[in-house]
Amino acid sequence: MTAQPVLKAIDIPQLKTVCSSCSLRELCLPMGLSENEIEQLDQLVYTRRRVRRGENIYRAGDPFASLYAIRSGFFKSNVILEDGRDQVTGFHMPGEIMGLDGISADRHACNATALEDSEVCVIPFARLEETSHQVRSLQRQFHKVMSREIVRDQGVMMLLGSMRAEERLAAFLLNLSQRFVARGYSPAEFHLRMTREEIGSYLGLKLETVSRIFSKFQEEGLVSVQQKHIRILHVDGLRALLGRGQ
Amino acid sequence: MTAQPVLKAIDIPQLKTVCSSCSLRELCLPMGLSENEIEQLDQLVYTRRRVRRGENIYRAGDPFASLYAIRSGFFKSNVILEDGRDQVTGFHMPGEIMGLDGISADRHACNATALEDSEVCVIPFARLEETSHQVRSLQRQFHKVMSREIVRDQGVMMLLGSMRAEERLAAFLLNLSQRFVARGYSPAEFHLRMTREEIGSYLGLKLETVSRIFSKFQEEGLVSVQQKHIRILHVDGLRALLGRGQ
DNA sequence: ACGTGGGGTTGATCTGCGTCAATGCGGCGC
DNA sequence: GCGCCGCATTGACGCAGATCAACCCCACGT
Repeated sequence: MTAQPVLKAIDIPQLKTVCSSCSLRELCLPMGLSENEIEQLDQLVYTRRRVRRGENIYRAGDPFASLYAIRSGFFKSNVILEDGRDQVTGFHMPGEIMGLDGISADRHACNATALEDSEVCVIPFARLEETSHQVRSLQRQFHKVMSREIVRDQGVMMLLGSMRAEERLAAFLLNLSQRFVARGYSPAEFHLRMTREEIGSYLGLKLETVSRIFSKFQEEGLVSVQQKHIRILHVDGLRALLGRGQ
Repeated sequence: MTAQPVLKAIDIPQLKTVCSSCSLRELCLPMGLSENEIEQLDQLVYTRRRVRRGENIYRAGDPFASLYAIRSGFFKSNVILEDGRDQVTGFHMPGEIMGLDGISADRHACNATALEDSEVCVIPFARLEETSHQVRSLQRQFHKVMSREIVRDQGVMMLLGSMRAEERLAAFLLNLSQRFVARGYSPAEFHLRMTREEIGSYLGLKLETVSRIFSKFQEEGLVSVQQKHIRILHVDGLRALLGRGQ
């Protein structure tokens, strides 16, 4: 098992954040809030943390106190199983909220590991509940964020429960592409921040299978793959792979 | 595709409900609330609906208006895929809340189908948000309910992503057993409300595989299976099957 | 420039589960 | 009481993806 450095709060510079001037406000918690209301959010989301590649924002079992909105960078959620394997349960990009799993038992249920140097906004949960008690639209938005997480997870369950390997990888690429687009990046060309093994863990496949299918997609002219650099050449071809669920 | 009768609101008798006298209040939304606070819940959860086996409380695409707490009976969440297959995403028993997936897009994302004649309490969501805006502990409890759903889904993702067929079925039986215990039923002996095909769909297996593994478990003396009647004979044996995830 | 190591690719083989097919069983309607 | 139908069981066979193993490539440190 590789060393898993713990985040040292002391080492991390505390930076001033403001949602009202954040370029991600249309994706993140402020979505749909008025200027006024966003300013109330600014009152509670007042710190930002840098996290370096390989570090965890929180780990399974840690007491739960805050949610984290990704400001820049890329994360995986994962659990270390008894046998030492690292089971990946999700990938997260800027504008997404991590830590929702911790609310139920006041402890985090998984780790949140940075896949590249990143920055997160710290959202103290008690204060979020307090503020959303006052700001109705924030309450509503927060509920939507949680519900979206539930829907997303159920989508993954369906993927794992009913798709074959090729379909899973196609769905994965299309999903990443969509999320990049929503953030103003190219839908067709991006860098994978995770290894083949992490993709495989997330998709319920072995790394060799992931690699083989990338090669197959490449042969078929659907994508161009060079290590972690991906270019989607034929979106509709990938989409066509879904639909017909064996 | 089998006929899927739609719930006719008119046909369903509207019964008076009260959380304060409900035997499930320690599992359901009222958990952790004071007598006073539960009485406020009573104000909003005022109707109950009977649903007969095979009927849906809601279907994917239906506009979202209410959550549903199961008062008695048994449900599955499911999605009908384009090719007509019925993909099961969850099983639900008394005290559990259904419909959380609908919040994110104001439309339900799946069907909720009764696997036996059942009763649910209707929780109008707008009023729940309103009341939880006033009753702090209700807000907190509701957030916990949503978070628990997220954690549960991630558990299923891990099951689907990393376990072999036997492990999945063992985990499934142990999970059912636990949930029955929490409701005061026997941990060891219960009736499955769902078919082998529905179990298989949920666990990402084919019905024949489910059946074979039931037989294998029986040969090994772990459980006794007679059609839908299950008796767990050797809990630790089932538990031992987990742990060592290939 | 060179060596090292972690990730990635590719091939050969194995196997768990899916697929197809036949048979059994039990509950329900007539 | 009888026959039907949906569900469950069991067997034979095939294949997708896992496993094992060799090799490659590139980034990085010295």
